[in-house]
Amino acid sequence: MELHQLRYFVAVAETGGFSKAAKRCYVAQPSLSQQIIKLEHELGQELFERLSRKIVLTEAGKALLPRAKLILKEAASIKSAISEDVDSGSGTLSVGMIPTIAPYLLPGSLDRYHRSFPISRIKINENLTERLIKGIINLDIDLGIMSLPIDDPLIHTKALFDDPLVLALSPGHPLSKSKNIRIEDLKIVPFIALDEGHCLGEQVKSFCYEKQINPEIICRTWNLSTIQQCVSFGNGISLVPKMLVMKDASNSCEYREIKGQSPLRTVVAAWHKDRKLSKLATEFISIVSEEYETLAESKLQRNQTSKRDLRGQA
Amino acid sequence: MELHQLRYFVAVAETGGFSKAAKRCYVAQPSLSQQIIKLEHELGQELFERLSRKIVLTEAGKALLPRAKLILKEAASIKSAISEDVDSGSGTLSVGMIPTIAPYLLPGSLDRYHRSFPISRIKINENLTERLIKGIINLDIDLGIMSLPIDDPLIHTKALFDDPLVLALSPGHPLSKSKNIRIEDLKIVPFIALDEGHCLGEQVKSFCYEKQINPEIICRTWNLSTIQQCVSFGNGISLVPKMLVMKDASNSCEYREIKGQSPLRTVVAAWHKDRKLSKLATEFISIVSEEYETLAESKLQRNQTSKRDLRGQA
DNA sequence: TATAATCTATAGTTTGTACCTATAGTTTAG
DNA sequence: CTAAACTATAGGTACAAACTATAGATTATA
Repeated sequence: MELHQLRYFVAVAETGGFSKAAKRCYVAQPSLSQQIIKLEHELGQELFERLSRKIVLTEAGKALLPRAKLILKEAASIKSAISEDVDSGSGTLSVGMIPTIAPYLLPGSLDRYHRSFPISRIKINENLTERLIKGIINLDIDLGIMSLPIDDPLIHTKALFDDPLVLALSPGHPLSKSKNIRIEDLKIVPFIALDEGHCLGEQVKSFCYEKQINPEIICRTWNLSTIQQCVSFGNGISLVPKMLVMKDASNSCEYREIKGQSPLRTVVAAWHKDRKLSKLATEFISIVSEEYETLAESKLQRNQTSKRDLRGQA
Repeated sequence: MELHQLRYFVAVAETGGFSKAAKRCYVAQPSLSQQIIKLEHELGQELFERLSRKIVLTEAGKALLPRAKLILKEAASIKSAISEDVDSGSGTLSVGMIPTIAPYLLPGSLDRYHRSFPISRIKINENLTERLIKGIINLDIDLGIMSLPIDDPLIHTKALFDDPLVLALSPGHPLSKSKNIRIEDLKIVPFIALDEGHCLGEQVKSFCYEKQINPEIICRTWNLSTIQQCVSFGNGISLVPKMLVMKDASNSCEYREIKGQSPLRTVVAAWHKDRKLSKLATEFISIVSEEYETLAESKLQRNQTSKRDLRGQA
């Protein structure tokens, strides 16, 4: 059975004649007749009673008509339906994100995403870079949000933004009094570091190595929020991503940029080199970038507000 | 778009490869590849991401898959579904019946019919022979139940049974005393006749003409039950079909067969000569015949019962 | 009543396209 | 580094759906 046979059948049923149906289908009448006969043979049923001048559906024909129409309608609507599905983004997106980004960008990004694509489903996989790369390669993850360096030849990346690393200190820390903090100042103070399983820990380590700093590491943790708390209690200083600062409304730490050669981590989108990014994936990339921008701006506003507050109190 | 393209698409999606899909579909791999490409062109969308060793559905492919499966399922079930529909008789049967048969056979026949084909719909058209024939010719009526003669060359008929015409008299009528009533006895008594618009009226008239009887017609009506009432009040006698007698439980009239050359009307099924009777139509014909038989038997039993009753009273 | 018009079915031919084989070009596995 | 596995391309074949022409039958019209 083929669709054109069903098309011919419906045309005959609706026009009440083989010749008229043939005209409607833009084929010669004998062609159409043969296809109908073929269909009848396949179904083992006569579909029409051929009376003189008039064609009447048999019982089998009557039974076929609505089904044939249904199938043809389904088939006809497929193209537009697919386009709609693709445009409306009703698909599923599988995203991987490293733990030193997710807490700061994921909540806002998910919110934006669901507003833009309410029909879509999104699957989040928060994991270390190494695991994300494996996931991308074996096709479990469509899109990774992580930070450079990524040197796997199977992975394509696109830089989204540079996130500076800033110094975190407790409000009463000696260094907080100096106007300009330089790299050399880090040499002497106790340091709280992220575990090197995290790429961020690795990045900080290599940054220090480059600058020939060898800080005394008094604490090594798996969690940035743990670092933040340790710092706030005056146990030491650390380098944390600026996106953490943006999200931190507590003021329990002071954050200072390092003059001159501020360390950066480059946040990228990563995907399998052979795969084309889906529309959803592309949109999610934009959303993450926007979310970072928004965070930066809102932090700026908060700072200005708190300065006004201080003036008011003075 | 054609069904085999959808079949190939589903096969690739389910097997995860063109080669495997080709094996499953019993075609060579290049053939299948080409059909997929053709489908992709028609839909204006890539359906698969061709990665090395692995085939992944694109968004468009994901959107197509359930729809394609639906269509294929529908198509695959068509043949059996039609057979089931035809066998179960879910169609519609349009029946025409003349007014001198319908009151006696229709109720019971409808009851049997609905028990046999509960899904089916039946349309009844009670009308004079002339109108029924027109209906059959212009295909409004599938099957007519009427009585001979029918001489239209477009109509085929099949005799179902012969229904005798019996004499109806009031219980106290003089003729009711004679053991054997002969045709000649009708010459002298007042007669109540059906209008000649009814074929039955026509048949009685021509019967009388044949036998060279010219009864005095004191009443001409359109309705057999009117005749029956007139007779029961002693206004005259009439010839009525035996099926009326079978249905009449009132005993308000006496019915007597005429010795010798009892008039008959032949009840037939009638249909368009070029049409094949549907299963439903064939079944309905059987049902009408059965109904007539059943009526005859039940009348017989009623008679025996009433004789017993009479004996009991005596 | 004869003729023209209309319809479907059949016969024979042409064309299109789905199919095949062979093979190139990749990628993965051993 | 070779062998195996996979998909895409090229070129040829074959089947099937299309066409034209016409027969056969019915209906409408002169």
